[in-house]
Amino acid sequence: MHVREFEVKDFSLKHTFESAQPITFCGDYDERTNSLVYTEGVHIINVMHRQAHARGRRSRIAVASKDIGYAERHFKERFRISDNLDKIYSEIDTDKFMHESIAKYRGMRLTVNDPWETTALFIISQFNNVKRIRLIAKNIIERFGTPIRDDMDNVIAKSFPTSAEIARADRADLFACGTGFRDKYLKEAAEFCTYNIDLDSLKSKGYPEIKESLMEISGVGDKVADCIALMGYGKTEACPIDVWMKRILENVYFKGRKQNISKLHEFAERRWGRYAGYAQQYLFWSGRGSLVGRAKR
DNA sequence: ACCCAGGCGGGCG
DNA sequence: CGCCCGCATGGG
Repeated sequence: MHVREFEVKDFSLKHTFESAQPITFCGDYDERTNSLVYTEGVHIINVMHRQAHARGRRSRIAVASKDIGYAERHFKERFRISDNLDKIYSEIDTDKFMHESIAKYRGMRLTVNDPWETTALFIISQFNNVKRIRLIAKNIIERFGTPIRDDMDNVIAKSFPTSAEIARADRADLFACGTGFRDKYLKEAAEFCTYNIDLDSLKSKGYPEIKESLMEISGVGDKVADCIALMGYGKTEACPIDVWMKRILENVYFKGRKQNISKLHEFAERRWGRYAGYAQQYLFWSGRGSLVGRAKR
């Protein structure tokens, strides 16, 4: 196990982990020590965030892993550390509600996750809640995940199963993980992603083409495709509109009047452009907690 | 008990 | 096309 430390600017591990992204469903975060453990293929990556003095925008990250070079590289990519949040904030800070959302969750970043893992998780997310998505994800990792072994050949962790591993699974066993009626979607999506489409090859394509291809997958519609484009492929112009975003946009920008989804997509694109996905993440997470929601969680 | 959750596919008009 | 409905399950 090797450790490496480096400085980051405008980053909050806590807000990023908690904001219902794939890392939220598969990683393990300890609020007391402000640290995170997650797996990536055969790698186990430990992250500790040492918060700087109050209001300091610079802070330190310590990453620990067996392959420390990979871990540092991967951490910076997954948490979009090279994004200049000052610049992004200045482009999306168009109104009071957004301004307050940014102030509340400053340092929250989008994440870039494995495309298949993102696809599977957001198929599971439909008509579901964050807590249960996490429970189901953990069950699937435990039951079908790829074992990670130490030098003594002991299994010390498991990473999210590949599409081939899910494609081989019995639907009944997927159902037993708590997927409910989504078992069929997950199984069909796994088969499609193993035999009929190469998710990794889409990385070189643009947002519209990626979204169109993703929507060929069973269980992937408009909203889930945008989530995958945003959090699986890093297309920050993608703006997923779920029940919360719909309510928030209608309440904050349309005086509570109902709007259809395509209208809301147009609105977000016109207003926030290439960073509509970032705008969405701040509105979703702050609005969910305050505006409409009755402070659940 | 009742309502809702990071929606989607299928069927109908 | 657009709209409406059912859907597993568990927590508030």
